[in-house]
Amino acid sequence: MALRGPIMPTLRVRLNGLRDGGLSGAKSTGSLQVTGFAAAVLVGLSVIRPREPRFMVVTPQLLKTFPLLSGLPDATLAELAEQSSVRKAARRSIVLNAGQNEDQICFLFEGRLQGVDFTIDGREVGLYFVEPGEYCGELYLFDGGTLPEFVMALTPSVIVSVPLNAMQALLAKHPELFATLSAKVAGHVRKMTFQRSLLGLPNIAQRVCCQLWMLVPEQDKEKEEALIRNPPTHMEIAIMLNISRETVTRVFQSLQNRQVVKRDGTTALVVSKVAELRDFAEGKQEL
Amino acid sequence: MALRGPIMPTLRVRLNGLRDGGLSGAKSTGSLQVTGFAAAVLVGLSVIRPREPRFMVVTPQLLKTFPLLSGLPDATLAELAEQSSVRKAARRSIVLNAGQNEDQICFLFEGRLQGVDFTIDGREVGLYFVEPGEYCGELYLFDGGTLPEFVMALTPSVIVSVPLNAMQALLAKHPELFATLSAKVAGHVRKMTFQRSLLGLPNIAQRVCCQLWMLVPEQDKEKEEALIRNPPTHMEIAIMLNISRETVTRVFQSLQNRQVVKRDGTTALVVSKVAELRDFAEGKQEL
DNA sequence: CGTGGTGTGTGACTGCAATCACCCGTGCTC
DNA sequence: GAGCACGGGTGATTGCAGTCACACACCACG
Repeated sequence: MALRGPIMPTLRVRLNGLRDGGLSGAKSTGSLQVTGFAAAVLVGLSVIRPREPRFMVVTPQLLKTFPLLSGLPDATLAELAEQSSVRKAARRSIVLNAGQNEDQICFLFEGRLQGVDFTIDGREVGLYFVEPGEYCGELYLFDGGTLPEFVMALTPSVIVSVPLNAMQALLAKHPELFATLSAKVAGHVRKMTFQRSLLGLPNIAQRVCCQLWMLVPEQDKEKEEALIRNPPTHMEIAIMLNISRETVTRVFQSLQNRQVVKRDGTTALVVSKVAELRDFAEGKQEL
Repeated sequence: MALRGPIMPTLRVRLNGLRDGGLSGAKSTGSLQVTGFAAAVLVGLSVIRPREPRFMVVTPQLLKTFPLLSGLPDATLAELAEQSSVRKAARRSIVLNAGQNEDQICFLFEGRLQGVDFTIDGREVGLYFVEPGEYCGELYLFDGGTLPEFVMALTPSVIVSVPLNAMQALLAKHPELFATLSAKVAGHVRKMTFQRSLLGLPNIAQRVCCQLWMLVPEQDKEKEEALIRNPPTHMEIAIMLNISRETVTRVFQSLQNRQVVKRDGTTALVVSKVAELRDFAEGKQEL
């Protein structure tokens, strides 16, 4: 793609920050709060030095928490675990680089990642979110090409990196995994197609509601109330939807006034009226 | 995807037509003009009744014109050819339906196809173009799911349909094809990512130029002048870029005034100054 | 030949979201 | 505890592209 813009040599800080005047540098450390389920399984990790995440060891139990790997025999998992590593990614840190031959597949254990691209003129574009249990960086396995986008940690995240060659060896031994991987890519195509169709919506509020709706965990969609953990910031939603941060804020204000959503601390968002959010998303109700 | 809008029961006519007042119905027949290279190879087809395209027979030579299949042994091709069919698709006709289990993979021999989706409120969204030699509808092979989008013929097109089960049998016999197929899907993901990044461009003229640039045949990109055969209409470009048809027209006017492009009859567009178009696309020059 | 459909060209108007500029609160870090 | 970066909140302004309403050229076709 001759047209692809210059690859950002360093992490571009969200434009919001720039505009408001601060020349910010992403902090490279940061305490990581792991909650609930995640905390329970993390016990399976041998944390040698709590403040030095790189020293954490991958256990087979940890790998087993990922749907893609959960069906594998223990011996295989143990082998895979030996070659893998866990790392904590600070907020805003780049997890995978575009254009380079990244040598790993990243399984997200806790937190949230975002695939981002940049336009020719340097604007950030949001492509997709990665939720805990999912993985990214697998495109290489399909055509040996480079990742077309960056993957960035939106919140402090725990990531299990499996080297590509280990993954290829695994695939050779367990070709049945190919089916799952293929399905994942197919799913990705569907997701992107849907995301693209969102951008066609002329009603901006509806666009935001759709995106929000997609962030509601599957098992909560039928419930009255839902919890979105580690929600993206307004800016991060904005770049997904091709709108400005301020516009996202105004839509959220409107939703909060109607008590459809409310904030729960900094790390969670409560959707108090799930059904109403869905109606907004589907255009059955105007915001 | 609970959010996906109601699947259009009938072909939605481009909004442009609706807006301007005409309640148009797509003509179901229409003479098909096949030019140059295409005409030469078409001789390989046994056309039984010229005006009844369904009676055309697929020959192995025809299949061989598609890169995906060109490496296969003649016997295999002959077998595949027997199960396949050629059809002519009229302008605007739906080639593949979203949401259904389409039972075929479509190889485009001549013409141009477009993947389109619809927003919840019924607006058309353009996803990608299919050029001669390419194919579409292969997503089913990866996860057995349905196509997320419609595929529509933009110009009268010649399409070779290979049944999915024939394709699956072929893959079983020639697993090396999987690599090519995988690469194709990976390429599709890259293409969609790039297309998405286009939408992030704040400068609309640049967006149009980028799209135009992508329509320039690969082998012409270094030349001074290039020919785009069967170019999409302004409306079809508009839905790819999330802008209005009128805006596309205005950009084209501007390009024509600068003699960067000119129209060549109804079925071709000449890019007289390829380099200048590229500069506009890359933002090196303002339109 | 007229007719209808389609694609394109163009001016006038307008509305909506981007932009700008600023504020505040919070939580991290030193 | 001070300082500061960041995320979020908000009003005023503006400009740009969407929309609407036509006009026209072209082609297929009876």
